[in-house]
Amino acid sequence: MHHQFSIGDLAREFDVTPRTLRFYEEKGLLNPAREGQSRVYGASDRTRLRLILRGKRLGLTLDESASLIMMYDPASNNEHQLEALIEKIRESRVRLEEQLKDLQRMLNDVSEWEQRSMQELDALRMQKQIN
Amino acid sequence: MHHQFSIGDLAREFDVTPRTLRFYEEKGLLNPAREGQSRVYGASDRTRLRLILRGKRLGLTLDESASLIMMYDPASNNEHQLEALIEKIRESRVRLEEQLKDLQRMLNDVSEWEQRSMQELDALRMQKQIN
DNA sequence: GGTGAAATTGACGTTAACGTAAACGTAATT
DNA sequence: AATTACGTTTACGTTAACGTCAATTTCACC
Repeated sequence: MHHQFSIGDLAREFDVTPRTLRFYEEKGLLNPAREGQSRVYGASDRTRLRLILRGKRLGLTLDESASLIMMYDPASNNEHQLEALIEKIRESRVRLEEQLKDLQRMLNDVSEWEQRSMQELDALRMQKQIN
Repeated sequence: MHHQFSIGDLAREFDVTPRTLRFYEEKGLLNPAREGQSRVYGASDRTRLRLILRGKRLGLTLDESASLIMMYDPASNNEHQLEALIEKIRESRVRLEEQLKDLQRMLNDVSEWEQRSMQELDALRMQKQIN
């Protein structure tokens, strides 16, 4: 099976352009292997990309996504670093929970508008039938 | 009571700069009254601003927020417009629901990371006690 | 051995959403 | 009357996240 991907493969799968993937690499978010000149992406790159794009949809900047992704690595060992890490994670969680509330409020509003609009539409159609 | 606000009032309350409010006005998202030269914001401007900022936090562009805000007005009367409106609302809802899923996934991940990090930290501290 | 598809590296262009600085007006305070 | 605080317009600057060439290479295929 394919745990190897060309830049075009990945671009198509996630509906981004190759340029985007190269850009993410410049920023240190991805680092695919090379086969001659060409980039070769593995499963881990694919996972990272998925996380990046998820982050984007949630309004994170690439840098924010980057630092969140670092957390996957068990690279950081020392105590002080770990504490800082936990603090960052907590901040993220707080932000996300706030966002969740916003989202629920907005979904409420939107549902109300939808119903109201549909009722108005019904009313309009009724009138037409009467006339 | 105060259903009148200066630009500074509103800026402080929502933690944005006056420049931001003027910018939103340029884009047609707000249109405060004038008292001489100065802008005077009312309750409706305040509501709009709250919606705009909520939209921002959810990753909407200002233009998207703008078109969502238009939906508050019962200005659009005709049948065709209403249908288009409902369609837009549905799209928004779908997007928001997708986002909700993303958000829940991310909150899950983040919680897991947090726990893992704290366990590692505990482990480190245990070792220290032993040594 | 040409031809087309997909890759590469520069390098400059673009858009959204403000920031920032200049130059000025107004109103209250000292 | 001068300072301070807050407001105004105009206009150029900035950052993030890519888009868009251009010029070149690589490789499978006819």
